[in-house]
Amino acid sequence: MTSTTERILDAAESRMRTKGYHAVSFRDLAEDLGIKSASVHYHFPQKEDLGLALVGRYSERFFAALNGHAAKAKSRPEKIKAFCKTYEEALKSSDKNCLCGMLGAESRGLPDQLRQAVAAFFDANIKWIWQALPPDMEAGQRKAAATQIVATLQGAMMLSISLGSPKTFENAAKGLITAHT
Amino acid sequence: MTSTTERILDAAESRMRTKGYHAVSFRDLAEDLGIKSASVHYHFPQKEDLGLALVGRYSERFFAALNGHAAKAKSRPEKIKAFCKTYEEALKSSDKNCLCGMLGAESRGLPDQLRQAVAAFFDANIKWIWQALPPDMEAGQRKAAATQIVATLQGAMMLSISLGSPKTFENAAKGLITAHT
DNA sequence: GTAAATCTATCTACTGATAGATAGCCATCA
DNA sequence: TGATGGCTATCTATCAGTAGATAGATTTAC
Repeated sequence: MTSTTERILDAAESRMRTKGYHAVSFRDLAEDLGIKSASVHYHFPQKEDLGLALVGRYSERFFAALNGHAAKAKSRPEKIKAFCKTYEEALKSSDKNCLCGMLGAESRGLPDQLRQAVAAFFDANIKWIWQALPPDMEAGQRKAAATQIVATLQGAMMLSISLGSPKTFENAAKGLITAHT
Repeated sequence: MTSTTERILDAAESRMRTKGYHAVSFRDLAEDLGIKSASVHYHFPQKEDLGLALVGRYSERFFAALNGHAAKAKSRPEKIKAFCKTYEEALKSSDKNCLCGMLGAESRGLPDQLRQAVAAFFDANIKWIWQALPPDMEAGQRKAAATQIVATLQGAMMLSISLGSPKTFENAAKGLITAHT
């Protein structure tokens, strides 16, 4: 049995990954659960509280999945493949954009703490893939390569959703794997 | 002297590229111009009309700038460079995300015609860069490479805005140029 | 004087948020 | 045992503010 808090987060994640932060209301979520909007406020007093909980949960889940995939990956290309696979699963299991990709686009219109939490997700992404790149790489190039990988996957998710085509993600991502082989 | 219609589009573009479609209201735009919201409705009866005009104008301007940059570009790397430069200018001249990158993320929450207009922008982007790639490239690989370039630049803009760092865009984009040299 | 543009005033619907009542549960204590 | 009191979670009702949109009067420009 899942708690109401959890069910609110599920509904909010689904809606926000589809339409964005501002297009989701407490009443929407309440209706999804068959409760009243005041009850949603009981669990998350402010909308920002909900957003922060959402990003926290999403981030945890993402890195848990990522480290799961990477556990068996010994070689560098396999780690990059694990990274791409985590993104692909996030997209395909739900047919929705990355939560942080969505909130990152809306970034400037978000409450401060939420914006920072989203930025932290991206920093952690870049750091993870940076660590998987060859340590003997020139420093600037290594940082750039890590940034490029994250940018490509985020852009691929957005494009894929906008064009309504899962193939778009695959096309955009496949070059990342062959490039680092 | 710029027309009111033009000034409304300017204000709307600035706001939508910053906060997204749903976070911009007719009253916001009216205040920016020192007029009343009913007057904005005179020029754009429905919000979707405004969105469509915005994407149309943005798209025209983007491809005009792109073809301008590409005019002198004879070699393939130079065309790719021109493509990246157009994106970079869109970001840096305004410190804002790509209008279609923003709307593409919110895609599922947009009126039908607007969503299609945004998708058309991306299709045209992919087609443009596809034409700049070597014709003797394997078909699937060529399409994939074109998609990857657009995805990377779109992701780079979003990341750059979210992290508040112009360097992020440069890092993500520089690999595209060296890869196709 | 006509046409384009802007205004005032207003509508209904929805927003995030709050106050205060109510119901169920569970531990403590007489 | 069973009544008491507190805690959690939900409810009803409501608030002020804002959303997109419209009708109709008024102003401005040619």
